[in-house]
Amino acid sequence: MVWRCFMTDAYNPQVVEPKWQKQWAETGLYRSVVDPSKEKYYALTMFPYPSGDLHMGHWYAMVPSDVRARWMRMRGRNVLFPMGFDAFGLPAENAAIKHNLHPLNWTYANMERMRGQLRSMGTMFDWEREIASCDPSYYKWTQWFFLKLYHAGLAYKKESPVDFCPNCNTTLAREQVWGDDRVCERCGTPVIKKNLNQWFFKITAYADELLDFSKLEWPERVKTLQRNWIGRSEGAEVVFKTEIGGHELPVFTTRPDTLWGATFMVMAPEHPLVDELVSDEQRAAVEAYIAAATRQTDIERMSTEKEKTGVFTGAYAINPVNKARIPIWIADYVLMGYGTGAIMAVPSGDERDFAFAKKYNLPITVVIEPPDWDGGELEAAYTGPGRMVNSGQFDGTVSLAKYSLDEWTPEVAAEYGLPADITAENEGRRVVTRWLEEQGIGKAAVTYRLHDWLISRQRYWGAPIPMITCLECGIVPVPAEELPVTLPEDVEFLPTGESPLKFHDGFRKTTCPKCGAPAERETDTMDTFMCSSWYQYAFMDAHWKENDTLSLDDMPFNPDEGKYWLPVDQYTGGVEHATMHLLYTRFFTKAMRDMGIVDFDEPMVRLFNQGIILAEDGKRMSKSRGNVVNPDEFVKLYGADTVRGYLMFGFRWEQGGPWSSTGILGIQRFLEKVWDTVTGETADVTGEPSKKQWRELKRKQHQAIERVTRDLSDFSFNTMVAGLMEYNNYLQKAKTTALVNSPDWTEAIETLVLLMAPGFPHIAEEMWHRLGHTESVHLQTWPQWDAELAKEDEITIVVQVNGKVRERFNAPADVDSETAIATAKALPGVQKYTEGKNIIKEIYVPGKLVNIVAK
RNA sequence: GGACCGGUGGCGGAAUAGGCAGACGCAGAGGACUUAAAAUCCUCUGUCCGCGAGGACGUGUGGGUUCGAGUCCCACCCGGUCCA
Repeated sequence: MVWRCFMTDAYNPQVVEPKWQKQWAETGLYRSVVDPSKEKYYALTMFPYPSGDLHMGHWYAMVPSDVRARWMRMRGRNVLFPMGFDAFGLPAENAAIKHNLHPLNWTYANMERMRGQLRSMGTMFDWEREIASCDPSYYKWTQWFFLKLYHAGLAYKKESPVDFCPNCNTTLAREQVWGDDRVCERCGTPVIKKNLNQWFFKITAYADELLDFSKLEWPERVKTLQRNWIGRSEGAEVVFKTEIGGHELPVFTTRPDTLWGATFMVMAPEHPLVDELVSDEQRAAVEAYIAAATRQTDIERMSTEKEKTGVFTGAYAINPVNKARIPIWIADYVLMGYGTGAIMAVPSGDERDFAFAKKYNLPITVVIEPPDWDGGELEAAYTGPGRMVNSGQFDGTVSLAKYSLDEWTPEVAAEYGLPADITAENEGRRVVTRWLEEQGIGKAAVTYRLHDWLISRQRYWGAPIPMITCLECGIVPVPAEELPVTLPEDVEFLPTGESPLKFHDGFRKTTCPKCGAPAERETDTMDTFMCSSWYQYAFMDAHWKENDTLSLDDMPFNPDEGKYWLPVDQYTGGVEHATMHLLYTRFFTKAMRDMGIVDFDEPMVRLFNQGIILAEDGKRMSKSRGNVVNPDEFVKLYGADTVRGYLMFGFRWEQGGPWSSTGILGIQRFLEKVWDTVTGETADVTGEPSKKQWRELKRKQHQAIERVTRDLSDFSFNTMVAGLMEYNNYLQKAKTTALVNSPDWTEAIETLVLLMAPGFPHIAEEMWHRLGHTESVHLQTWPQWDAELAKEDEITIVVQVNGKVRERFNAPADVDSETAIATAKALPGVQKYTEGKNIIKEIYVPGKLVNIVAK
């Protein structure tokens, strides 16, 4: 290894890579400038949190995105591929507390370090457009968006029980609470419920539109995740009244057809009417029950394993459809934060209600006839479709229950022995809903699982919420002209994690913008997902109105750039953001559209999710496991192109997989061989290549172009590299023949370099120049393939007898069916198996195989 | 419990639209070069039987459709993700 360094013509990435990175930066090769004569392409990869070091996961996410961006550029598109930092957030503050460092210094030092690492990857980021969300010139716009949403009626403050992480000392959005045990997304601590006065964004106003994915080319998986998250359910709202006092108890049900089976009601323990409704005899029991229930978490209360408990209030309600007098119970499995905090219980049609009714001996009335029902008592709740019974004038009506009309195929109908011709006109749920509306006791209603987005965070390192509370005027927005509301730097961090803003008089104390009286600033900051909801717009111009005074009528990004580049054509990132960032940024764009800021509906047209790169042991990389693979180390050893190559070659991009420190050696060898093909000595061969050799050279060259192009357009980076390897393996052999004397040899070699350019930008650039070119390889046009030249002249046809391969023969590519079959049948290996048998079928698959079926 | 995704050699992974399973690599074995080693190059490398030609088996398991199934259908097992 050592002696090779003295040879000037050896492949030496440690020299080549920094050289070109410097040159590219100096010549502004990757500056993206608006050019109306060219078709634009906005490629974006999720910007990183500046945690300190660029890890392998960042490389894995960014390299293939860069390869695609480079490829699009060679195909003639004007490409924008920017980079920045999602720079607000908790780790900075935690580091500050731990090491007595200011989050600002910690963050900026990390960004400096990561900027260098990002450059070492050889990506084509346009650094002139770099943004950092913690910079006042950025977050003044984040605050401006808050004001815009507030003035549009999409931001409101409300006191409600919210999820709170006691470790991070802050509230969390519903989306940031993970898993069965409801833990904090960041630190894994179980969250608790707290009643707090908090800011929300009305994302639910766009719930229905967010369910419309028709303008998106996104993975099915992400769309399904968002669909489930939004959780639209159709049904009816029905108003029950209490027997005494006539209090209205609205309930939501997806099964209005089962109303006649509602034999009791259940209210959440926190329901405001409980105190009034409860009878004197039951009061003691109810109060004891409520006290016990409030000590439990939501997850304990909702758990399906846990036995349902409840207590009778002593009060009754009237079922509006049949005037039945039904008892009102309190049970902890009904949550106040969900729907109306009260439900109608139909034990015959709901498993939980059934268990509850059995336990407390409440009546069970069958209202949907199960298949083969003998009219007796049910063993379990029946939740399937069937005919309505015990339901007055609706008896005999078919309810599809969980099935939609689309799902109700004749096969499904037959399975239940029910008619197939069920329509919106005669289906139980719909018929009953219409009747409820006519009677004025209910109406069609839709509910969503999606909650409004809680954005208040009780932490320092975030964009301050630009709001002021005045004793006289109440909540008053900071005027846009006064933005940004700057984070004070002279703060002291408390070991408790409590926000120092709360104790910073200079920040907190202000005057009311309306009346001038002394007032207080909001000391909460915004969820960092707020910063990332609009960052794709910030890249239009990183210095947009940097020093200007803002007004509410401003454009939040440079409109000349935006008109050209927006929206994002190709977005890439991890699927873990499906129900957070990706939902929020869609909401932002729709709100921006309705404010007249943009004229499109979706922020990112296409999305691709890469997988996760695991440690060598197949487990997730983590510091505590000590299995972290550091990309810098491998860049130092083999160069960035080799690391890029292995990340492309070793895995299916959407799947990811375990890193291999020996696997990467294959890429190192490959690059050395390519280097030899292109820059090495050619063999001393005389004479002209044969026609056949020449034809093969052309064929391999055009097949390589076709394959690499197809794989790049399919995001199939691993097979793209395999294709390059195959082409290079062929060229290595061809290099020992007279082909090197042909003028077409140079073209074949240059094609290899051009095909290498997106994936291996440094080595390709160096080889391109060594071939005598002076312009960058990255400014060249992507090669085209000629289908005629790529075509095989002769093909191998496989011959099967009864589906087993017995022979094979070569034939011209355009051989006709009769000839192929006749040739096949004459082969000795075929005759051996067909002799004395009747040939009952002969199949020829053009260009592939012949199958003789003999008995 | 439901929904979705996945299960292919010792390993990572290939396999348009149902047509030669294992491309391309890693690791391993043997050989060439070398005083020697490394590097490089060449050959072999799914399993089993056979000296061999060759044959049988083989894509999580069991069925099915088909001339033909890794690919389509049904049931099940395992792993992952999301929702309860």
